[in-house]
Amino acid sequence: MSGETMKDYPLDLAAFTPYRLVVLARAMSEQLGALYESEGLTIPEWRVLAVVSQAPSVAARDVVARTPMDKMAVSRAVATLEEKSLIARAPAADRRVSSLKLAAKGRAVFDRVSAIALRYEATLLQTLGDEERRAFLAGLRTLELAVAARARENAAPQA
Amino acid sequence: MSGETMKDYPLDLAAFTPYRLVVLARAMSEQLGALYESEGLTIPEWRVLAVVSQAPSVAARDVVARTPMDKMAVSRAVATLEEKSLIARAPAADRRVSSLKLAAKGRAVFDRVSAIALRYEATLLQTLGDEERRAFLAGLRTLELAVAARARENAAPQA
DNA sequence: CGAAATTCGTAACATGTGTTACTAATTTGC
DNA sequence: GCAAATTAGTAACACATGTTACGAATTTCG
Repeated sequence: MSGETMKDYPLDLAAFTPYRLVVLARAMSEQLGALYESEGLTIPEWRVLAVVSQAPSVAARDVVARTPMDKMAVSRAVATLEEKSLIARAPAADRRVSSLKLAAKGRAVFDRVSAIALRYEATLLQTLGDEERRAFLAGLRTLELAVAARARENAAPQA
Repeated sequence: MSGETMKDYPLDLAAFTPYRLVVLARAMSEQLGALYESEGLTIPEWRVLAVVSQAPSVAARDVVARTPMDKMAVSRAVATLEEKSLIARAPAADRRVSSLKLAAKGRAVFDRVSAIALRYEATLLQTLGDEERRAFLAGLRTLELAVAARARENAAPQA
């Protein structure tokens, strides 16, 4: 509401923040995707590995909860990861679910890929100065919360 | 490189910046998409309108250049926009291309939608303080440049 | 000038992604 | 404790998206 950076004109796509974020995020995904490919991983597979790596045993539904993927995407990624012997499925107490564990091979692949991914992130963030980086990440957090709040609002009405 | 915000651990998806950006951008797109829908527009159509609205006449190839869409996506969006009489195609000097113009109806729709879109952007950005917003946008710009530079590097080698 | 190379847009195909519906298992509540 | 409702996962389908190949037009250069 300061009216200074808040122009209200015809709309220039290149200056439209949501659009800029989509373009930036897509470009990063592509660059990272190229890196995963060298390890034979797709992006959904990589995401599943990341979640599974964080606990001794997780269910597919946990992956759905912690990831912007739907049931089906997770189901497919889990299936291919099992074929590649990167993860293993074991029966769980609740027999509707399988408990997913990282196989030794999966651990190795994940360690390599996550090293690459973290290096990529670090390289980009280093182009921001220390203070600039702090401010950017703080703003990012604020936006995440604002968007999430709005999503809840829209979902709530008919509950 | 300050070693303080730059942890180098197992990798927590929720703290991985490229991942956060993808999730945020996707959420924004969905929320905006819901708004476009009320005007009967898809996201690609909206993007084409935005570019076409910025000059008296543009070619489809200009839309490709200014947008993260490939030829085919643009071609399809232009076709449906023409069906809906939101834009008009006219023969151009170079007869391989059509010159695209906003129809009166298209102008009206675009004005309504862009007002909504700008209001959405403003609402989100207002959750950042003035200074925080400035810093965030500056960081965003820096990252855009860093990613673009890296993309050029990767493309260059075999040129 | 005229043949070869390039560019624009689209069509035809392949691939991927989301949606709906179903099965099996479990939990809830009478 | 058993019928009804809920949950996990998958299969089958529909739809969107990317890829490759082409036809028409234009530009380049011998």
